[in-house]
Amino acid sequence: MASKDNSVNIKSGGAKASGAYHHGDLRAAVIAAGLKRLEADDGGELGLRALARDVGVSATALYRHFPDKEALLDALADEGLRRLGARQAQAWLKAGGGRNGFKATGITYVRFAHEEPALFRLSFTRQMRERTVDVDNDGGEVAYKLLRAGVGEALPGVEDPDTAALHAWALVHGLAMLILDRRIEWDEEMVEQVVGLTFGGIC
Amino acid sequence: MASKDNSVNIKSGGAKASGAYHHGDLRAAVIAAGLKRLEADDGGELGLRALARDVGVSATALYRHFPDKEALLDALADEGLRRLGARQAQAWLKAGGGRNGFKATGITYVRFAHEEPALFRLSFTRQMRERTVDVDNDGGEVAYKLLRAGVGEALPGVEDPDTAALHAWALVHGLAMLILDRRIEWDEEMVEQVVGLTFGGIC
DNA sequence: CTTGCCATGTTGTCACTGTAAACATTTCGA
DNA sequence: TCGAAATGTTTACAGTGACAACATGGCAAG
Repeated sequence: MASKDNSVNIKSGGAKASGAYHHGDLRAAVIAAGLKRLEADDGGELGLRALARDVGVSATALYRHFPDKEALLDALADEGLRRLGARQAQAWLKAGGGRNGFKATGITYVRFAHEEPALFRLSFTRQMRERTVDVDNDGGEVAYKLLRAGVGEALPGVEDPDTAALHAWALVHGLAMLILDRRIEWDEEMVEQVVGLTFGGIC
Repeated sequence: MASKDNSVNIKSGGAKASGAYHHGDLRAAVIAAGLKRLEADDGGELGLRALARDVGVSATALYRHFPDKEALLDALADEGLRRLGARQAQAWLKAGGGRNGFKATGITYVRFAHEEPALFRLSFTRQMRERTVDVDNDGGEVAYKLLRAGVGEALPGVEDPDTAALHAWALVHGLAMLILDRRIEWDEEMVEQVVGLTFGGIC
């Protein structure tokens, strides 16, 4: 059986072909529209009706593709994690792996949260309800594997790699969250310093 | 001028004196009821009507004491921060200050998040809008001062205390958040280990 | 004590939300 | 070709935060 493609396919313009009753790929279009709204991040809630209007479809049409609003948000969250993972992988490569790459990975994490606040928050603040997850394609799972592998390669001699990985993750995640909630202000240099303290050194 | 008492005063039973038109101290009662609901943490939203019913008052009565729902949530959030700060101070003292006290402070932070998930999340996830804050009484401000002082006393020889403080805060905050969102499971021993890595050692 | 002001609480209502049910249209396989 | 399945629409309903108009009772001035 063909595994259901869960990733977003931003294909056509989005609006359905002017008067057509059926849309073509509503699910993808809705997710794309949702992401756009999250990028705009007016701070307000993400309502079904507004989303449906963006896509040019009636509100209840969304229920043909998602059991409820939560499921829709889950899909958006998942896409968020996938993007985060992609950017991190990219940063890792660009820095040439190793300790530098690991640090870049961490900084990218925080920067992502700062640049896409609503998406980042949505992605993580979502109470992981049991969705039958295709483990190989789950954004969160991918990101963690990357992290764990990074620890292995960047800090080869560390005594407890799992603890170290958790430490690193918690650090960047906390930094990201504190910035999102405006407990502390975004400051690239500061982030580099704080992250470097753990990711660069041994710890 | 008398500074307005912003803290919660859980005095009487809560329900207004059986048939009395006026309540006595509705504001405090509402906050107390709100905290109770957050402790129960059914996961659902905190609605004005439910809250009003708990206190035995009509929904719109709340608007005599809070400009809008956000303000009410702000008050709850503030109380949450105050409680967190109190517990941390207590832990600090119990551990006799110093490096041990500092570590205890950090663990208490994470434990608090685990024990009062809804309250913790509410307290931090709230977009710090400009409320004219009585700085000396603001929960968050108090907590940060405590942290900053802790770094000073626990790690006297550290090169950049501000960065170290941020590091410590981000670490425990990230740990707390990841646990709340079920990215990682609560595990007292694990927390001690991870926190100890930074708070105990130098870093 | 009386009177009237004003803080506080209530009722009614509005726009908006997620979502369910019934109906319409299109696509696609037998 | 034809009917079933997939997809979209309309209508409706209960619940939400919020506002305006009205009711009540405590309290201070006369």
